[in-house]
Order: sequence, then structure tokens, then C-alpha cells
Amino acid sequence: MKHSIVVVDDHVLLSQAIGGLVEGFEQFTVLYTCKHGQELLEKFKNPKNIPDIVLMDVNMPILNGIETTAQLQEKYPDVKVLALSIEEDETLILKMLRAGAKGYLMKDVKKSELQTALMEVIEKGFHHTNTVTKVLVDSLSEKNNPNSVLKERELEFIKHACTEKTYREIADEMCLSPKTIEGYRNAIFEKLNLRNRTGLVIYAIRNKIFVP
Amino acid sequence: MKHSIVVVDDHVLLSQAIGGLVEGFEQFTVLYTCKHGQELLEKFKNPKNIPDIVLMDVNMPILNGIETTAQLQEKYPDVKVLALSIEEDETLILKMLRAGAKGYLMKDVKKSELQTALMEVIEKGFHHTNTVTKVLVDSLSEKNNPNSVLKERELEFIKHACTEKTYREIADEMCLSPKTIEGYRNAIFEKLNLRNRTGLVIYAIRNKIFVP
DNA sequence: AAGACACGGGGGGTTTTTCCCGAAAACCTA
DNA sequence: TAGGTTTTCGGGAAAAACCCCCCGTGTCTT
Repeated sequence: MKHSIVVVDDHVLLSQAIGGLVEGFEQFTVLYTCKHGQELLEKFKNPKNIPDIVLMDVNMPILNGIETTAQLQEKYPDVKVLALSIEEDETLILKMLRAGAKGYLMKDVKKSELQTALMEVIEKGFHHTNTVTKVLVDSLSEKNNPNSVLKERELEFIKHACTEKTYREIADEMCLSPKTIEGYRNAIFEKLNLRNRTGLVIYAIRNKIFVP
Repeated sequence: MKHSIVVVDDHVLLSQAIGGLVEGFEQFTVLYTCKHGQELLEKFKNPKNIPDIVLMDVNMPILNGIETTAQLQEKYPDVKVLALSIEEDETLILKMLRAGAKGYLMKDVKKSELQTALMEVIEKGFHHTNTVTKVLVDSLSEKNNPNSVLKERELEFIKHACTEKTYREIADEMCLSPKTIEGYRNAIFEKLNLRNRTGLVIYAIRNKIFVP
């Protein structure tokens, strides 16, 4: 029996094109297509509409790919989600994988690669391209775990930096020389590859070092 | 018949002290005291334990005052919640009021004021001190609705400012002179009462002008 | 004991940011 | 069309942020 696929993408033309590709594979068949996550969740209320694999766009209106995947993962853990996106954005890829996607394909994927990806997801449970693997490796090395790279004192400084205080004032509060504070800043900029304090603030908030 | 009061505060000593005050008022009596919101909700399962007024601390473990008030408001809308806190933090006050509190008292409140507050809550349904009223007025004047104070072009600039770009670069991207950008910045600092770019970034994120 | 390294701190210079001023130019609006 | 407001821009200067190179003091390792 053929494996069932559902395509979720607000770009109808594209979802149909992908559906066409899938129909060309003898092991797979398209159950239906959806425009966004909410529509998909509606469909799933009828068990007949639950497929083996969901090909999910990341950027969608109403309910985006990340949230949809997370909800699917919780309610229907047997359904494999394969992300499909034009964006090669690191954080997006990571977010999708964290949400539970079994793979992440670029939308300009070749027909044959789509097929092997689908097959691998059925057989191995996942399919990761080189790009994705690289992102994964990077994520655990430097940036992603600030706790390992950043020292206690630096984290403390960062919290102060997410404030209207000047470095001079931060130095006073931490009972250190302004020069030492500068040293912290430089070290952090280097490690995190930042250009200025604004970048640091955004980083701190994204990584929950500082909660606004 | 006396009006019934429940005191919720993790600081047992304080809740007993307040209980003592209340017992001194001839119109009121203390039903019992709780250490946190969860305990209170447990108690409420028995209708006999539902009082007229809850004197609620804001900072508590397990279930804090804001969440507790929100749940109470939903499940037991007839119970009047009066917030009780040491903190004069604007956002906290607003959060409590939004959650449905009928008033917000500082913990160093005088005995007589506590009594009038309780009476007003029973009679008028609310009691607001000058501090709270001021916070409320402020909240609807400037800061709270950025949309009304900030113009389109300024909002656009703010989004750029939440980036590692320098003002020079932002000017280029917006096709304006760096001096114009400075003008925007100054106007925004003035309106929002900010000291520097870091403050602007935090403001933008808190008010969802920029989503990190 | 000598090198490696983490930590706190300094000198001095460039770039950005911040601030205070004023003023064309464009835009309503009466 | 005159008059006011908004938008755009500029000069100049002080403050803050950013950058590079260096030093002493510990601590740990080899």
C-alpha cells in the first residue's frame, strides 16, 4: 500500500506542484493539501485524514509551520513532519527541528531528492541534508549554548547591558573598573560574533539571558 | 453580618498581622489565610470557604497573585480581589488590575486606610489610591499605546534600531540623511523618556514593535 | 620552576552616539 | 497666498561606545 502524504503550504500553486511530484512516486500518494496549520488541524479531527507524512511549509499565515509542528508532535506523534522552506535561516531550521520535524528541505529540492527524503523518513524516521547537519553541529558548538561559553561574571554583565545604564554605571554596580567591563564586552563580542551593544541585547533576549 | 476576608500571602507573619488588623474592624472577619494561589483555589472548592474579599499578595511562589487573580476572576467573579504588595512597580500594578483586582494597596498601608479600602470595595466595588490612579492615567497617555504617539516612519526606524546597524547604515537603508535619523531618535527618546539606544531596543521588544 | 591561562585593570585612539542649536523644504489649511 | 506644522537636514561638541596593545597577579599544569 502507498504511503499517504499531506502538503501544507499557503502558496497553492507550489503545494500543487509538490503534490504533483509526490503523485509521480509509486510508493506515495497525496491525501489532500492545506493552506495553513489551522486547516490541517481541522482536517485531522477525522482520523481518515491523518497521513504518514506531512510536508510542511514554515512560513504560513494564521498558524505557522513551527507551531503547527509542535502541536502535531504532541497530538499525533506518529505523523512525520518534513519541513519545506525557501529560507535557509539557521534559527528557523533549528526551531523546526526542535518542534519535532524529521527533516528540512529547501523548496528548490530536486524530484529525486524529495523521493529519497520521503523514503528515508518512512524507513529511518528522519532525513537530514548536509546543510541541516551543519547547522545542527554549529548549534551545539558555539552560539547556541551560552551557558558553556559565557562565564558567570559575563552573564551578570550582560543583564546589566540590557539596560539604559552606561558601562561606567555598570562598572560601579559590579564593583569593577570600567576597563574590566570593556574587557568583558570585548570578550563577549568576540565569542558571540557581535558588533555592538544592540546586538548583545538582542542576543541576550533571544537566549533568555535577559527577559524583557 | 460581617463581611468575610481571606488573606493570601506566602509571608506568614505578614498575613497574620494583616489578619489581626482586619479582625479589629467590626464590619469584617478573617475566614482563613493561605500561603499561595494554589492553596486558595483548593480551598475554594468548598463553597463555604468563598469570602467576600481576598487580600492578595502579588509575589508568591507556585501560583502568583496575577495568575491567581485571573483565575479567580474567571471562576468566581463575585469575589473581590484587593492586591497587596511591597512593590510599586508600574507594570505589576497594571497587570494586577488587568487581571481583575479591585484595588492595589502598598503593604505599609495604615490601618484606617485598609479599613476604608475594604469598605469601598464592598460598597463601590473598587478602591484606588492616588498612586494607582496616576499609574492608570499614565498608562493610557503616553507609553502604553505606542501606535498613537509614534509615527509610521519612526516605527520603521525603531525596527532598524533593533539591529546591529549603525545610524549611518539605517539612514542609507531608509534613504534619509543620518541627521534625519538623529531627528527621529531624539523625538522618540523625548516622547518615550529614554536615555539611549539600548533603552529603545528594550522598549521596542516590550511593546512588540520588534519581535526578537 | 616555567609556561599557559584566566582574571582584573590601564593607555590611548577612533568611531558612534547623544545632544543642542538652527533652518530650508514640503505640507496642509484657512 | 500667507501662515503654521511637519519633515528633512546641517554644524558643532561632548559623551559613550568601540578597538588594540599591554601589564601584574594569581592558579594550574607539565
